[in-house]
Amino acid sequence: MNNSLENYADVILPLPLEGQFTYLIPDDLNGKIAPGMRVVVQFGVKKFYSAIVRAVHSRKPENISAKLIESVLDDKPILSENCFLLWEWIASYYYCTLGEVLKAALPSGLKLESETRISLNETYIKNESEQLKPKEILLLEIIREKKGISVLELNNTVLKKGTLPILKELLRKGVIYIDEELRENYKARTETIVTLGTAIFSEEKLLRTMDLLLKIPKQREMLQLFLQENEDCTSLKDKAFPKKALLMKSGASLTVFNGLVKKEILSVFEQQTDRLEAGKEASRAAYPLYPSQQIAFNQIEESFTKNQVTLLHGVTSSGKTEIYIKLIEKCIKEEKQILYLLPEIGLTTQMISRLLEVFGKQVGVYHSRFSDAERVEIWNKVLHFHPGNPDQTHQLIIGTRSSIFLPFSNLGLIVVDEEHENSYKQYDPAPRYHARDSAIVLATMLKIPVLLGTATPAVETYFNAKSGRYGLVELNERFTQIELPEIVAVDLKRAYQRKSMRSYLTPELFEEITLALGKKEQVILFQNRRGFSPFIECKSCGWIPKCAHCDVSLTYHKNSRQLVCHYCGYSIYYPAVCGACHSGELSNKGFGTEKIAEEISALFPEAVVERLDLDATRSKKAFQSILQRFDRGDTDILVGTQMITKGLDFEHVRVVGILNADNLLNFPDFRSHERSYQLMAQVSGRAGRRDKRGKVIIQTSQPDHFIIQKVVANDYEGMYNQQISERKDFKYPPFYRMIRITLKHRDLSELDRIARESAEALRSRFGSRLLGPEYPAIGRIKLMYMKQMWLKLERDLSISSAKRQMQVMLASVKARDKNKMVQIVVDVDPM
DNA sequence: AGCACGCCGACT
DNA sequence: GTCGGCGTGCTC
Repeated sequence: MNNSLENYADVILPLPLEGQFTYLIPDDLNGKIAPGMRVVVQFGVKKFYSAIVRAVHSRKPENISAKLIESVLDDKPILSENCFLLWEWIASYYYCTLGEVLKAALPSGLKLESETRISLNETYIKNESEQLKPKEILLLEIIREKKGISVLELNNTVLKKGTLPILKELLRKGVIYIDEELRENYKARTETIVTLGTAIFSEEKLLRTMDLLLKIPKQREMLQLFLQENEDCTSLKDKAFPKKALLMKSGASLTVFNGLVKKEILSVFEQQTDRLEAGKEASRAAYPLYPSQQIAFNQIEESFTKNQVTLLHGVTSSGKTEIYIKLIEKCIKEEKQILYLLPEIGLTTQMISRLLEVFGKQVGVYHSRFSDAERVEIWNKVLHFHPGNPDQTHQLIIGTRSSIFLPFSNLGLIVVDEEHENSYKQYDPAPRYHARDSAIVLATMLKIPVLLGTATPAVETYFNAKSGRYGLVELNERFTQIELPEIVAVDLKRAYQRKSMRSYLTPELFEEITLALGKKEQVILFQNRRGFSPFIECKSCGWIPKCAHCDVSLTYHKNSRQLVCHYCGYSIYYPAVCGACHSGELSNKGFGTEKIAEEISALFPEAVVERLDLDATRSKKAFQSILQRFDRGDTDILVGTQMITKGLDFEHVRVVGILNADNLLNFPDFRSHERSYQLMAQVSGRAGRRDKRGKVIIQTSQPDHFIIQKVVANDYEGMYNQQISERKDFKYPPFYRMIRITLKHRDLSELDRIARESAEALRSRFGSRLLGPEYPAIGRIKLMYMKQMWLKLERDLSISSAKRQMQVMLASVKARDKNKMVQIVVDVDPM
């Protein structure tokens, strides 16, 4: 063994902690550890993590004694230096720790953590060539006995050290699998379900427990909520509720919940959700390009030689996908990898199936909804890809934003489809990164081209294209000569004054729907609100039920007879009488998709009406089947939220109705007009495919509004020119960079004080570049009051030094004794 | 982020 | 007295 002097390793831990930690490499691992490998380390008294080695060196850390590395999990790095460069860029640009980037970057199968739960794979088939070693069998027996045991527990019970490498072997052989609690904002494979503890399966014991909890009000409250959620379930034993929802609804902390579990009043188990399959043979060749497509293709190729980034601005139905396919085909021939980014995979299955048709097994789909095993498999395929490799599967990766972190070794092209979509920006857990912008940074590091494609570019992107920073290719022709739909704005106010409204439909829209139904053609109705009505109000005293944890009114969901908070999930039953004056009658105000679907059914009793929104598509299957029924023509009218805009192509849609454009336009945000345009233009793009010209009716009380006019005229340029001059006048992106600082606190007056304090500090350095602090439109969410500030920094200002100063100031505010309880969230380039 | 440590109020 | 609730500080 080569005995290297480099016996220290700096590692990145999957934690939101600043900096790296140095561990001592034990003699038997000397020379076997390199940057990019995973090692198991102990951190703190009892926690074990798999960390990523960033560097190996011989510098003894000062003032601290380094712990020993427990073991190595890889014999080759699973990350390249390029990956680290991207991680470091994201951490510094988006103001977060490397550990947070690590968590976003690695699929959970590669993140063995000590709280990770291990389960036996019941479907494992014994393989003669792969005999299990005695230690592996020993471990397996324990796992078989204690289902869902955690890595930490395993570590402490039996073999002490050396458990993790054995687990890793068992994992590789497929004998066990990892059951990680879901940390993503998306539905993952498993869900934690809460039931009553076995000790209180009788009514009498339950009552006694309630009495015991009298002194612990928060725990009692949570138990009551749990019981209330299960009212219609008669057997105590069968009462069950998802843990996440319980925590959200109660607004209480995990500590409260854990208290109940510890006392065995509640117990938890993991429930499997759904799975998906992929990887069929290719079934068709790429279609030849139409002349207009061929011209665009040539222009793109030309642009790639001169520009890092190229924007393909093509109207809906201009055949962008076939151009992508040709570009991808070329890259595949050159034996390079391709990354194809999509905003939301669940919502664009049609796009995936088109790429699967042409590229078959060369496609890998990478998405947080797919199983661990599959994601790890794609990770490894991407890692081990090299030219001449006989295994050509997964050369083309289709993925959502997190696929920018895959360890590409020979990437040749990145396509960002629907680049204007704001779901490319991650918001909830840090890193708050933008996948499009990060992909451009990655491409710059790798010196490869990026193609951005959309019918409605983001203003920032179009500005970059117009000013020559990006190449620009325009495709203005719909490829089968389908006419663009006729778009009409209809005055809602006038229709109301004339009392000519039929439910929520103006006479114009009503007539179009009647005509379409007569010809067995389909209708899409768009409304930006789900639920039945956005709020209810007492007719005599004006009382409006509000969420107990957030500063919003509760939305009425008729289906469940409940009033629901769309921010935290809190819900109550529809009150019988007014909660304030106890006499008034309650009336439903406003309308959401649920109410529209109901009223439309009444207006057109012969039509089949379906709803496509978050409530109707709780399960993945529901989403698919609603779309299938609409595609087959079983459904006549589809009522939906934004969901219906996402790249769905339907053949027979004759009419698209936007029921109320005002909700979109009146949003208090500098991007709201741009977003409204994009949304309405995208919804309109659903109308009229093939041989029929579609019709789009926009109902609004401001038919002369500039944005409405631009949508009607299908004038993206006009919208852009007006927006860009506004952005310039009011110092918004792309002329200025924005950083949003959100302060959160349980106590309102404390929040105000701290906000004042930090604004003062920041203003001393940034002057008028700092805006706020102000209360956001919704001043309180999940019991936390919020206040926001914005930094607007000139493009040419050194952003890194500005950010460093901001960081120092915020840290010193938080460091003050009285300010410990404030949460500070920094969002760079907020959406 | 977790988790130990330490402080405080309510009980056998 | 001490048990469990919750605020502070440290983790290579």
